[in-house]
Amino acid sequence: MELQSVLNQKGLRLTQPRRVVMEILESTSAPISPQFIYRTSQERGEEIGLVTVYRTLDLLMALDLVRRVHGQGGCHGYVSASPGHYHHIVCRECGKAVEFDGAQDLSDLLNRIKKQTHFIIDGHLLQLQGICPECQNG
Amino acid sequence: MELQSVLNQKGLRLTQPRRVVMEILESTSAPISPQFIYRTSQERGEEIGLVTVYRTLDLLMALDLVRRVHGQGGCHGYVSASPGHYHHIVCRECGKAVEFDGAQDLSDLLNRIKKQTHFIIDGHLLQLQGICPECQNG
DNA sequence: CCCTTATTGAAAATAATTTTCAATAAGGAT
DNA sequence: ATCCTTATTGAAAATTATTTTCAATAAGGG
Repeated sequence: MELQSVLNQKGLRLTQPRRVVMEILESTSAPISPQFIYRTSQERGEEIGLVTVYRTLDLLMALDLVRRVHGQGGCHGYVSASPGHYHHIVCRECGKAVEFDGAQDLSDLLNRIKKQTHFIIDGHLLQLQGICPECQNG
Repeated sequence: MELQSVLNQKGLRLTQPRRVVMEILESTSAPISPQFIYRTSQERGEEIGLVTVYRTLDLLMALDLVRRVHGQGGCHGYVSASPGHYHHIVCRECGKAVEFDGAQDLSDLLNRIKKQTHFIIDGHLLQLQGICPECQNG
């Protein structure tokens, strides 16, 4: 399993709570909160301590298996993510988040900003909002 | 004054606390927290209630005079913003945030994602991270 | 200068997140 | 399969962030 090997490579253990958090994230297409993960684990009869949810999210983020997503007004939620894919488009109706790849299209912009500001640019946060195909027929 | 007229147009009042919050935001080039604004107001001898700081930030955001910025790990801070400019590049050394305009450069990307995902895209969040010119000589 | 009403701020309620530490469980070694 | 080491968990408490409530205050038009 994906998670198993990533953890082992770092001398970390694949535990029940870590498995459950990852499963819940993967079975949910919208960004979700620690609270939501906690409640879902209860409903599934595999209750995890809320503290552990926080810790596990931190870990999964560090491993690049999960990413934080920012809402328009209220702040972040978490989604599982393919390594290397850094962007999401989020539906403002149902909340579903879909990954997309944006690196190439950004290079013109990045070069321009580099020239204009003389910053060294070493990271970016790009996120789109809109309405997904399903919610358009409603 | 800028703030004065924007407020009056909506039947809102220019109060001492609102002036102070705006001044603090404008005198700080990095994104700052409500707490920071609160403490700074104390230091300046123009103390504002923390609750009022929160309310004023909400208001200034609604008026598009202030914008929320997301850090890499820890979450948001607030910066004053020119109306219509929607992006910032943030220095990861000193925290300074500089505005830039990115709308045109994004249109290719947006069109591509539109075709790929069939989302209607009606908003985006773009933020760059890097090192500012000053911090490069250090 | 008065009056109306938007706005403030103190206190308390609520929610979010982090810290601490003893008990537990993963998984390599035997 | 069982033992042993040590990473990991979870309960409780501490800390921090944010929102709500409501009486007192102050902006600014009349």
